[in-house]
Parts: sequence; C-alpha cells; structure tokens
Amino acid sequence: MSHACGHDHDHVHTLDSGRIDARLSEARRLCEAKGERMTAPRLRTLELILNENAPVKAYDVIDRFHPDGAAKPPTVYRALAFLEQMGLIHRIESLNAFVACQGHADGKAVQPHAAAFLLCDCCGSSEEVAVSLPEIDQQASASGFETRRVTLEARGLCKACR
Amino acid sequence: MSHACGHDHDHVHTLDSGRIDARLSEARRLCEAKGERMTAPRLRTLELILNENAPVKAYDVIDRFHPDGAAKPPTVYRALAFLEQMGLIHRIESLNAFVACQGHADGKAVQPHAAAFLLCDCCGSSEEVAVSLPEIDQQASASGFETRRVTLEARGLCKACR
DNA sequence: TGGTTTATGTTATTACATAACAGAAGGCGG
DNA sequence: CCGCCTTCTGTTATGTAATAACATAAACCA
Repeated sequence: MSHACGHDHDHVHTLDSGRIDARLSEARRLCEAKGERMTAPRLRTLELILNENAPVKAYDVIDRFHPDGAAKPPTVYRALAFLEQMGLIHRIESLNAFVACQGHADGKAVQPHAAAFLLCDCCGSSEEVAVSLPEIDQQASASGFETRRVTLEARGLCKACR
Repeated sequence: MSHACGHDHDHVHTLDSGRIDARLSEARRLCEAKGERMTAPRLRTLELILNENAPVKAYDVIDRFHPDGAAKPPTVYRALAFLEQMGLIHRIESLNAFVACQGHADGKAVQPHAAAFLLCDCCGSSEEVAVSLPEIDQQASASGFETRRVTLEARGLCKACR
C-alpha cells in the first residue's frame, strides 16, 4: 500500500478474503431481497472495491477487471451505478472514486442512509460515519429547499498519519 | 436561462453589470490586501462566474473567455485555482463546477470560511449557507481525525422549482 | 539593470464519463 | 417449449474534465 506521500501506510490493511466473500454473499442476498440481479460484472466490481478499504477509482476497477486486460468503461460504470443504487457503495465526489458502504459490514443495519466520510489525504483511507445535519435541514426549510441527497466529505489526516 | 428540465426558470436571474463591477472591484482590493495580483485572466474568469448566479462549468468559462473563440484550458484552470485560494469562488464537487462566494456580496464578511450549498437539480441555482458541523467535528475527534476541509452539498429542489 | 520570481501561452496528453446501438440472457404468459 | 418483452451486457465511438511540461513574458526587487 504505497502512496503519493511516500509513506508505507501499513495501517491501511486490506480485508481478508473470507471477509470479502461474506460481504459478497450478503450483497447477493440483498439484491435477491430487492428483486434485483447480482450479475457477474456487478459482483466483480464490488469485489474489486471491497479489496481496498479506501476509495477506488473507476479506472482502477476497469484495469483490474479481467486477469488479462481491462474491461470497457461502460461495463464498470453501469455496475457502479447499480451498486450505488443498491446502497452497496458510495461515490466520493471530492475524489472521483467509490468506496464500499460500511453499513453492510459486521452485521450492521442495511438501510439506505446518508453518510459522511473522513478522508485521509495522506494514506487515502476512508471512514464512514453517521451524522445528522440539523442546521442544514433548518437552513434548507428556511429557504423552502427540498433536500434529496447530501454529500458530506471531510478531508484531512487520519489518526495514524498525523 | 433555459435548462435541461425544460422550464424557463425566470427566477434564476443574472446580476446587473453594476453589481458585478462592484464585486470585481472588491475582489481587486482583496487581492491587493493579500499582496496577490488580480491579473486579466483571473478577473475575466471571475467576471464570467459572477455573470451567473449558479455554478458554472470550467469549460463554459473557457468557451466564453474571448469574444472570438475559446481560451486554453490551463489559463482558466489556473485562474480558478487562484480564485478559490483567495476565497472568491467555491468548487462544487458534485457538479464539477464553480460558483462565486456569496460571502463577498452585499458588504458581508470577507473571511475565508467553510460553506454549505443548496443546489437545485431543476434550475441549477445555488444558495450558499453557513452551518457549523458539531456532529462531524465530534466524530472526527473521536477517530483522531484532523479535518482540513469540508465539502457539504445538498442536492434537491429550490423553492421556485418545487 | 540584471537576476529572480510569478504568471501566462501553447502543445500535448491524461483522466473521467456517457451516448448509441447491437446482441445475449432472464422472465413469463401462452 | 415457444415467442415476446424486458433487462443486462458488449462494443465502438465520443464527449467532458483536468493537468504535465516547457517556452515566453511580465512584475518585483536588489
């Protein structure tokens, strides 16, 4: 896990394969429950995102998709759109990248939810946190604004990198 | 001011030229005060952003830069980076666009600040609101995370479009 | 005025994302 | 089982966003 800043970032570990398999199975079940199909490209895309516990670029998924050679962009972008709709991944706007939803890990709740992210500019790690936003809700109502989706991303340095 | 959704959006008005001139002068003064140079391409870029009171795409600025023909991308991207550093514009991550900072309008405070945005998906208008984020600050400290910059963007429908 | 720093001009390339259409696979009523 | 419809995938091409690298020019300053 080498990085732009030159450090090793041993603390940014990958999930072991058993853990990933468990989350892939869970994703399968979730889709089935919603009457949606968890197809091969969707599963492969999710697998590649779960392989990192940091946001992954679409073109990294594209490049790693096949053992020999890359996938075509639409294949992956379509899978990403689907996985996002299912609530299995989140798009990180400030990075043009995608990260697995932490709400599905460790048997936590599987409800779709608004999420906030703590994004380390040094090691690239991502932590998903749940927050309510009373102030912006209030400002929105005051303006007569109907909020549909909120993006909340904090960029900075994680504990290990400080 | 026609838009993708097919409406006219008369409520998304442009600033009159006197107002824009005032804000350009104010921007000049701000740069002078900071010992920075408000050059022609920077001023022109700011002018084009002030012409809309909605987020503007970089390539729209590029296309409109000269009366006859477009500017080269680096010219505009460099100006945008400068204006953002000066706190005169904000980047809207979820739109890949830039909007003038409202904190400089109407003689309000000129301090650099974290801002939140209410972004209408129908008419494209943007409203900048000031909010504090006690919950995410708290979550960040709990994780040992040092926040440097926060992106907060609410997408939805403005009062006029609802 | 000459050297240094900062900004711009220019060419080229890289990164990110989707349109459009053809074909395959799954679902379902007959 | 067949035919139809819908959904998903494959493929080509293109559109959109952003930056690298280096040459030139302008401002700053000793």
